[in-house]
Formats: sequence, structure tokens, C-alpha cells
Amino acid sequence: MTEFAPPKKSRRSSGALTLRDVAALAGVSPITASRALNSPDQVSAALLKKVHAAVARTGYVPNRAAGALASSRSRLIAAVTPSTVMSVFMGTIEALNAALFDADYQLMLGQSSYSAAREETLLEAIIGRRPDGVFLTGILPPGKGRTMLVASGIPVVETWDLTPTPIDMLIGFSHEDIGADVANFLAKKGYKRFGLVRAADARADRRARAFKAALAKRKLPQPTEINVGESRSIQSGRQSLIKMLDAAPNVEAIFCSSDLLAIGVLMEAQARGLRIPDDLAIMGFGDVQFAAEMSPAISSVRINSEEIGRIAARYLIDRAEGRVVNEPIVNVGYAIIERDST
Amino acid sequence: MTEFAPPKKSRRSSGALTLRDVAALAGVSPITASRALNSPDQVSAALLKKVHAAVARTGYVPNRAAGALASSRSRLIAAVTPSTVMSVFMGTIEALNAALFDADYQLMLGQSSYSAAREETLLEAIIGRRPDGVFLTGILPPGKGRTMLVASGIPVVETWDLTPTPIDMLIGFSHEDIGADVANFLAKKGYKRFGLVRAADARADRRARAFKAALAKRKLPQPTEINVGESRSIQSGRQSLIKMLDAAPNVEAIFCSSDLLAIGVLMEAQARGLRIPDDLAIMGFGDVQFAAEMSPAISSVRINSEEIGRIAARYLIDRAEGRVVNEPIVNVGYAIIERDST
DNA sequence: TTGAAAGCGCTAACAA
DNA sequence: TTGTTAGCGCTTTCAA
Repeated sequence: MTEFAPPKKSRRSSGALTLRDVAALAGVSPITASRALNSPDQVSAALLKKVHAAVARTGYVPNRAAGALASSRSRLIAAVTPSTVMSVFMGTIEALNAALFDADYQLMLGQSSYSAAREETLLEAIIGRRPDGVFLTGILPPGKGRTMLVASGIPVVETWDLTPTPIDMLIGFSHEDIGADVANFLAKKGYKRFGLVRAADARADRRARAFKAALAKRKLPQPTEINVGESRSIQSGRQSLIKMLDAAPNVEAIFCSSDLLAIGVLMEAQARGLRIPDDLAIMGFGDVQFAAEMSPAISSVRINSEEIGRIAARYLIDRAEGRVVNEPIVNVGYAIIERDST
Repeated sequence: MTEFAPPKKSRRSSGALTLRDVAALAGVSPITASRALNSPDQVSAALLKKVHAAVARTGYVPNRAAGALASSRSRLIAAVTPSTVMSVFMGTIEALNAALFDADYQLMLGQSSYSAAREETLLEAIIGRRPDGVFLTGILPPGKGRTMLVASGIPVVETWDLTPTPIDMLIGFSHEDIGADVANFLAKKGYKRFGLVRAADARADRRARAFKAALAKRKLPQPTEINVGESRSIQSGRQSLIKMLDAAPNVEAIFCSSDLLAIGVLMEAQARGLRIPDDLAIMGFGDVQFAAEMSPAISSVRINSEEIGRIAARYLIDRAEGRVVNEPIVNVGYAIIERDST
């Protein structure tokens, strides 16, 4: 038995290569190997080269769970999104993920659910990973989940909405302003009888309320409202128009809470031979790619969802690295995009 | 100074509550507290109650990074997906995530890119987290990334394709069979002049090749092919039809590599007054929700993308918990859904 | 610039 | 059933 026998792994070891092995191979101490990988400017060129050679030879990949434990920095960001396959939120998540990746952070994904209990479980699972930041789609209402998150001290960004009482940082826009602006926009075009086709979510609710208030202010009649519940499909848009025409045959302009619903309304209108926008005007929300690609192209409210993701990434990274975020509340605004359907 | 002074945290401590604190509060040893939380049946009812009370009182959330390090089990699954916002892959990821959540696993998301270097960086970042499993959208070609993944020993599922040489587990279907089946399906309907509108990806490529081979076998003329590159929008579908009609004015049936392209082709055809399917038949791929909701409804190839996610979750969890997966290669198949466009 | 010692918060292994 | 001890693989702290 020589002194050069391969290191005996203890019974508990996972058997994988460790920094200690690489350091031994390079003839340096583990801490020097660590520095060579994490802060190379603190290590002399000669040792740096030796360590890199050892890493290349062995294919060593540092264990970040160990690093996270020792340094209290996980380089992990958790995002919570609603579970809607084709939702407008995907653009945000992709932009967020791309920016995080460039800064060597990882994204953990959690799907929020409508059950409060599951939501708490999700938040607890997230906090258990000790992420350096949490991205929330929407704002988190008071409750046990919010309390836990606040208590954890983890930096949080809430998004897609505005509130005077955010947990921490906030990147969004005003749904009230949108509702009012759309009402005024349509009223100025001369429409007088309005319809609302909307999903059952809190943000759509606030847009709807502001829409109605703006009409009232103009002494215009209140809109006929069709609530499609949780569903957000083209199909439910079609059915909504059927119901709408039943309840209000002479409706002139419909504001939909998503582009998908707007497309459904458009298709049903076309199937019935209604001319768009002469017989019926349609306004969507979200401005997803194919709203513009329909014919006639659908007018919509554009949200810069990628920008929300990019700013969120920057803020979360800044906070993770101890920097102060000067403008923790950002209103990214929106734009009414007028196309052929209004 | 009494013996009951609050525990002094060392300078290195993150300051957060630890299992040790909870154990002290409950009057038990840390390992008993650990067992109370992880394997409650090994602990007496009396101590269990005490520990739970202490947890509830303090709001303690275990640090899973520490747990992962000690147990070599991260309860983390990494998924690699292409970065296409509205892709058909989202259904798979959502199903995967939902199933993992129910089993108390977390999902880490990585976006694959077209650059091999970035792909390696991504894989290295993933391996660094020591996930208990890796989900890959598609199959990983030979290269450094694949070598690293194999060397890591982490269970892997490749998906959405079939190959005789998977890294480990495989859940997919045959793109060759689809190409041939679609060709035969359309040929049997009497179409004779074909078109192919397709994105530049390997799987679409194999469907296209099989499509052509099947036509050749039937002594039918080869299709006119329009390659849209990376783009997958409705807009590029529309433009493809313009080019197609330019190159082959009397094309009768077009097979598109995605439903989005098919919708574009459909819209452009309608704009030109072509009757569907009399003047032109259209077949999509993916069978996303709105293919069925267009009018005319678009025929497509249905893939059960949720099932892929569910099976992948089950397999990965089985392997993470030391169980053997008996059928590591699964062909989930597909179905040609005939609607109004063919 | 380099290293030794100690410890991050948890669990495996062993013993009582 | 409960506890003691000794790590998991890394980084912080302090000293040379």
C-alpha cells in the first residue's frame, strides 16, 4: 500500500468527486481550489492553472448545495405562476429565466393553485430551499402564506399589478387605469352599447369595475357582462358572444379580459356574418402575438411582459448581492393598440 | 445571566431558526426533531406533539439545502425546455410540475438554447445542483453536454422522440411514423399535390423525410417544401402559403410542422378566397387547443403532452427513491385527428 | 497569496 | 424509541 492510493471515501460519502479530490490532484489546499473557481483573482496564475487542469481532467462540477449551505447564498430564485398553459405570463417567465441564467442564477418554478392550503404548501416548499429571491405573478393577499414569506426575509417581487401595500418590490401597472382608458377610448369612437366578456380573476375584476365607472361618468349605459369563470379558451369566447347577443342583441363594442376570449368572440361574430368593426367592435387584453395576426387584427391592450421579467431579474439579483434597489416600485404602464377590430 | 438566555448565534450563522432551536424548545435532541418531521412513525406520540408545537410556535421551515447535503437527496428535478413561449411543450411541463409537487419534489427550469456552449453551461449549472433527476425536452445528441450528464449518474428522461440510444429513460413517439401516416392519410383522401410548411428543427425534419418517402412509395410527386427557419408564428405560416402558391400554384394539401403555422396558412388561404378543404387541405401538428377552435377546425396530429409529463414525473420519482423502472422506454403514440380542414 | 480550523444545518450510522 | 457522534462538501474566519 503506497501513499498514492486513491482516497478512501467514507461510508457516508455520495461517492462523487469533491473539491478536496480536485485540490489534492492539483497539489493545493481545498480552499485554494475553491478560490480558483470562485474568485480567481485571489490566486496566483501558477496555482490557478493547476486547479483548472485538475478540474478539466476530472470533470469536476462543484456541489452548489454545499456552497449554498456554507455561504448562505443559494443562487436560486423561485417563481410562482398561475397554471395556465398559454398564458400571457410565459413571456415574463422566459425573460426572467434568461436574465437569471446570464447572471448564474437558477429558476425554480412553482404553480400557484386556487386552494389556499396548497398555496401555503408551495410557499413553504419554496422557503425551504432558501432562495435568494421570490418572483410572484400577481400580488399576494394577506394570509398565512404572505406572513411566512415576510418572516423569511427573502427579497420578493410582486408583479402584474399595483398596490399601495406590496410585500417588498413591485413591478406592474394599473388595471383601474386600463379599464377606464379602454372605456374612454371606445366611447370616443362613438360606441354607446357595451359588453364585457371576462374571466373570474381579481385583476379582470378591477378592470371591469373601472370600465363601468368610466362609462357611468360619461352617462353611458352600463355594459352587459358575461363571466366565463376560470376558463380562458377561444371556445368560451365564442359561447360568451352567443350569450351576449341573447342578452343584448344590439351590443356595439365588447371588451374582453384576454386576447383568447377576444378571438373567440371574433370567430363567433364572423360565423354569424357580423362585420367587424362595423356591426361589432372587439378589444382584447394582453396583446399576445396572434391577436395582431388575426384578420381582422384585434385591438388590444399591450403589456410589456418581457420587461416585467427583466426588471424583476435585475432587482432580485441586486438584492441578492446586497445592493439597494432605489426604485422598488415600478409602473411599466401599458398601451392601447388600435387595430382593425375597433 | 441565566441558563435560559437565548442561544447565541455564531458569527457565521444565517441568523435563521434551525432544527437545533426547535429541538431545544421542544426539549428533545435535534435528531428526534428531525425524525418527527421526516419519519413521524419512529417517534412517540408525546414527543411528536411537542416538536410540532415548537414548529408551529416558531414558524420553523427546515433548510432543504442542508438536508440535501446530509442525505444526498435533493428532492429537486431539473427540466430543460426550448424557449418558445407558446409551445406545445408547456402542457408537459405543467403536468410534470404538478405531479412533482404532489410528491414533494421541486422543479428547476432551464431554457435550452441553440448554442452548444450555452447548452453545456446550462447542463453544468443543473448538475451542480445535484438534482435527483433531469427531464429533457427532446433527445440530447452526443457531445460534451451528454457526456457530462451521463458521468453525473443522475437519472434522465428524454422525451418527445424515440431513439435506439437514449441516455437512460425515454418517453416519446415516432416522428417517422407520423410523417408516413400523414402522407398516407392525405393520399387516401385523394390529394395528389402536396406541400410542406415546416420549421427548422430536427424532429420536423424527420417527419418531413418520412412524409416524402411515403409519397415516393406511392409514386406520388414530391412535395413543395417551405422552411420557415426558427420562426413558428402565424405570420410565417401566412407568408409560407404565399411562397408556396408562387412555387406550386396548384398545391392541394399542406402538412405543417406546427398548428401555429397551420393557422397562418389557413388565414392566408381564407384571405385569398380559397375554400378549405376543397381548394386546399391543411394538416397541423401538436393539436393545441385552438386548432380545434378555428373555423374551419384544423386537422392535426395529437400528442398527449400531459401524459408525457406525468409518466416522466413518475419515472423520475421512482428512480430517485431507489425503485427500478421496468419499462424505461415508452412509446406514447399519437393520433391523426380529422377535422374540417382535410 | 496561501492555508488551518471551524462550522453552515441537517441526517446517517451506531449505540444505548 | 431516543440520543451521540460524525460527517455531507463547501466557504468563512483568522492566521501566517
